[in-house]
This record gives sequence, structure tokens and C-alpha cells, in this order.
Amino acid sequence: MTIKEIAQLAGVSSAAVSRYLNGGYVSEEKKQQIRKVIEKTGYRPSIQARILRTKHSRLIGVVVPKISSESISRITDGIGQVLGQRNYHMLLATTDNQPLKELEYMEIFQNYPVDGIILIATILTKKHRKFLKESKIPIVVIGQHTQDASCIFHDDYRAAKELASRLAGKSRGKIAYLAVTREDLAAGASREDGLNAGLQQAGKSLGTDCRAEASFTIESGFEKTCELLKKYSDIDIIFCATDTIAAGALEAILKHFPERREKITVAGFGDNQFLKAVTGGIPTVHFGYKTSGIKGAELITDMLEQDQNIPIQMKLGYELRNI
Amino acid sequence: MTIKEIAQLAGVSSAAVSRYLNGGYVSEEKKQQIRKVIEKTGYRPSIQARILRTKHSRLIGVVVPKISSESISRITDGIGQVLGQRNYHMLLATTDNQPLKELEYMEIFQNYPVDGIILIATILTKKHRKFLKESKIPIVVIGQHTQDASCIFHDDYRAAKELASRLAGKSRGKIAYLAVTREDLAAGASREDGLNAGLQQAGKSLGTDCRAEASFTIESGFEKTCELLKKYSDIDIIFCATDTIAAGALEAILKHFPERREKITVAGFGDNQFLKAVTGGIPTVHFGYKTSGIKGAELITDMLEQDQNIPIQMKLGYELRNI
DNA sequence: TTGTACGCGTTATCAG
DNA sequence: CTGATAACGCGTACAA
Repeated sequence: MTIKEIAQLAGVSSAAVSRYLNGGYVSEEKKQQIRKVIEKTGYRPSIQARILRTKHSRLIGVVVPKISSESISRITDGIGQVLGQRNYHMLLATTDNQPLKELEYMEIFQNYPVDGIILIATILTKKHRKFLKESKIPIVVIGQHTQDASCIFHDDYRAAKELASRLAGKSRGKIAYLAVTREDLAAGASREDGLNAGLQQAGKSLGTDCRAEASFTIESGFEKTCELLKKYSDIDIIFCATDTIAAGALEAILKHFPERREKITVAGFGDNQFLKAVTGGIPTVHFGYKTSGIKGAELITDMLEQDQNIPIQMKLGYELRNI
Repeated sequence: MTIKEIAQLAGVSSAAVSRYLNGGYVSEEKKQQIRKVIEKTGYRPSIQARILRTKHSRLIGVVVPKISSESISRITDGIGQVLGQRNYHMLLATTDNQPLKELEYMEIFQNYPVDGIILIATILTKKHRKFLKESKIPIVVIGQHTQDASCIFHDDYRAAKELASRLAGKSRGKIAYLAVTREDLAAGASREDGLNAGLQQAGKSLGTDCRAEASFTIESGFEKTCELLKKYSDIDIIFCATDTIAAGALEAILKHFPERREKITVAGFGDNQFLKAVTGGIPTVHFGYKTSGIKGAELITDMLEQDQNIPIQMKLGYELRNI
């Protein structure tokens, strides 16, 4: 079904049908004819061809590293909420934690096309930065700090510092840290640096050889914790770069070192609701993920509708929980 | 940047550039010229305009009720894996558990357009069924049984029946069930019916007034469990329609009825990894979610490439865990 | 108020 | 092997 066929069936020109669809001048009489035909045929205009003409789709592309993450779903919730209110739609793409795929999907989005892109970022490579700078459509980065685009991020450093300094006092043994790659500037480098600063402030430091690097999974937290606890019997705090890793740490303790359960504190980042429900809540950091989604969506729609092209950097606070 | 501009800069026709891009006949000499210009300008063809001509995008749209769900992310993992191998890309849309939004996004996908749609279904209304039947592009439904499209679903009934019959023997008190709406034929009706059949087989039945209807959230499981446990002091099994609800049930017990913790068995569906890690694993049903994603993606790409239009109904098995 | 004609960026056809 | 040119489905000046 094309607009031409509808026009023929209704005995009018395709322009009239187009105007009918988009609220232009059409006589009452022709409106009726057109409406009838459209109802009967179930005709839907091709968004596709329309975009080719109008250059905007009222679609926002959101690129995420994975979807099985509570923090990410909170962000997309926030985005979806604002976009819905402002009459946009959201399309998601997942990259399975592969930065190259982020670029792949951003290009697809750009050419497909969507009106704007929100990137929930992990590692920003040179290629990313080039893309951000050269993009023809607005991009907002969530979760990482960058000069190359508007961004919304969390105060990972200070959160980690405060968490560490407040928890470290309780420790009489070794303190361990399950990190994630420092290439991830937010969850990797900033949290780790903040942690070390916080420990120092409390007159402590990580135990020798008590740092391990995990990936963003439960299994990884499980394995690294087993190794650590096997090596040292006096670890009494395990900080984890994410609550997901913390879940793996808890599993390891539960399964292989149950006798040490009471002695070891496991702390994380993210305030995972699932974890809170079934454990009663471990010490963790609550970031305003939903808020960052809301702000991100507001930002990008503003850029779209007001041609605001001055990049904005926005840092969001945090709250310590269960501490 | 358009193909015409590239053609001009390279001193060839736009047709030659198009052939260069799509592997047609171009002399070695012109190839070089074109490549140079494309590299220098960073030109990317508009997928958009290409689709207008070719009618296919090598894009598959996947509609999901929410993304903060482990089962759903396992399905999309499976889909993404196959699609990647077969040189397709995946676009996701979330509907926030609102069936109307499912239709909205399926229409967007259809007109946008994508080559095929995978719907991870919850409630199939009449409008859904009409849409499925009339769709011009292939649709695969995952998670629900339907005659109106190819579908892949799980054996919820028998899984629930076996789970119930094997667990019921241990009970000496009241048995409770936290259901979800029966409008959801799979997670709602089938599991509940299977559960009742399983209990009956074991010579038991649900306690009077011991069925409550929850939504698919932790909070909801928490509230309903509080109410149940307040009313009856001899409940010793709580079956939950999903592991997420089960997490809420565990939270309620932990927080408000810790003294009854040892006496109450909480069982669920879905084999949630997070839950398994931190609790050691509650009795639950493992469905082949990733498999259903894989099969779904294979199905739809086959339909696309072989014009197989005979609908296929595929039922997948299950495994009981931690029982 | 209406219809004609053109353009959006590609690919496919066809004559060279 | 190459280059004009028509077509894809729509929106919109412009002329009527």
C-alpha cells in the first residue's frame, strides 16, 4: 500500500492524502473519502520514506553494553519515561560489552537514521572520541566523563572514597578489592582510585596481592574470591567494583568458606535490588541511575528542539546504603 | 555526504560507486579512486535510502516487555548470537509490560522498516493476533503459544506440575502460591494449572485463601508474602510464579518473619543466577531461554531467506534445579 | 482548497 | 566494464 494507491482509490491526488495525514488543507468531503479508504485498506504510511524527506524520525537510539543489568535498566527506564512524554520513541542496541560493536550500532543508528543517540558508555576509545566529535546528530554519553560530547556521569571517585573510609575502620585483617579494568574510567579507574584514597584516609591500605581484576559477572566475582580467600585467611573486607561481582563474592563465601561468613564484609556499588532483597542489603553505593536516564533524555531532546549545541557536562551525586 | 558527491570527487558515476560498495563490476583503477575519496571523506551510505530501494535492511526488531529481567536477557543473548553469525543486526524495543506498546513498536518496526520481528510475548490480545496474522513481514513469537504465527515456548504446565508434585510431599502445613495474571497464558495460567495438577497428584492442594496475585516485581512478591504470612502461621511452602517474585518472598521472610525462615520453602521459576548465587539456590525451574532465543533467530532468518511460510510451533523442555 | 512536479539517497536496468 | 536514468514512497513548493 502506497500513498498513490490510496489516492487513486479515493479519487484524489497523493498530495491530498499526504495533507490529510499531516493536517493540511483538505475539504470535509475528501476527508471522508480518504478516511474510508484508509480504514478499509489498513494503510500505514512508510515512516521510512517519510524520514528520507523530512530528515527526522522522532526516534532516539540508545546503545547499551548489555541488558542483563539492573543499573542499565534503571537508566533506560528514565530515558523511556521522558521520551514517552515528549513524543519520541526509543530503540535499543546491545553490544555485549564490546566497544567495537558500540561504534557499529552508532553508525547504524546514524544512517538508519535516528534523531539522536544516547550512549551508555564503558570504554571510550580513540575511535569513539572521533565519532563523538564528528557526529552529525546529537549524542549524549551516560556513565562516563568526556569532553567530546554532552555527558552525564556519577561521582564514582568520591563515592568509593567515602565508602572505603567509613568501612575501613572496622577492619582488623586484610582488605581486598575486586576491580574491573581501568580502561573503564568510571567503574574501573575512578572507583579504584577513590577506594585507595579512602583507605589511606582511614590509615589503611589494600592487603598485598589483594587486588584482583574481575569482569562484570557473578562467575568472575566467584572465582576471584575463591582465589583470594584460599590465599589469605585474614581477609575481612572485600570491596567489589559492582554489586554483581559482590554477588559472586557472596556465593564463594557461602559455598566454600561458610565458616568465615560472619567475619567478612562484602561491599559493592550499584544498590542492586535483588541483592538487597535476599541478603538484607550489603554496604553499597546508590547512584541516581534513573535520574541520569531522565537527564540524558531531557538533554538530547532539548538539543534536538532548540539547537542547543553547547556541550554540557553533568556530574550526579550518590548515597551510601546499608552502612 | 551522498553517493553523488563521492562520485563527483572520484570522477566517476554514482552507479560505479554503488557497484564498488556492493561488489559489482568496477575496474581496478576506478576502485582506487573511489576508495581514496571514501576514506578521506568518511562517507557512509544511507542505509535508509538503500532500504527504500532494496526493501530489506538486514535488521531484526525484537520487542520485549522489559529489560531488567534475566530470562529476557538470556533470550536476547541467544538471538544476538545467531543474528551476528548470519550477518543481521538486532534492534530492541521495550514496552514496560504494556501490551499496547508492543503493538506500537511492532508497527514502528514494520514501517521503519526491519526485515522481521521477534516478539517476546506476555499477553496476546485480539489486536495482537490480528497484527500477527496480517503482518507483511515474518514474526516469531517467543514465550507464548499461538496459532497466529511461528512460536517457541516453554512447557510451563508440565514444569509446574513436576515441581509441585515433588515438593508437596515435604509439606505438613499450608501451601501458598504467588501467581501472576492468568491473562499471561504461559507464566500465569499454565504454571498455575500445572501447579494445581501437581499438588493434586501428590494428594495435596493449595491452602484456602493462600493464592495471591503478584506483578512481576520483587516489591510485589514482598508485599503479598507479608500478607500471607501474617494471616497464616502454618504456611510451609510458597510457590512463586517467577524467581523475581520469589526474591521478594525471601525478603519478606528475612525481614519480618526471620524465626520462620527454616520452616518455609520458597520455590520459583526461571533459575535466576543472582538468586542462586546469594541463596545457594532455591527450588526452581530452568527453562532453555537462551535456546529459545537461538531457535527464534534461526527460525526468522530461515523464513526470510527461504520464504518458508509454514508456521512452526516449537515447545521446549525444562529442568528442575535445587530440589 | 487542490493537483503537478520535484527531490530525498540509493540501487537496478539498460544501452553503450 | 561504464554511465544515464528510472524507480522506491513520501512531503511540499508552486501554480492553478
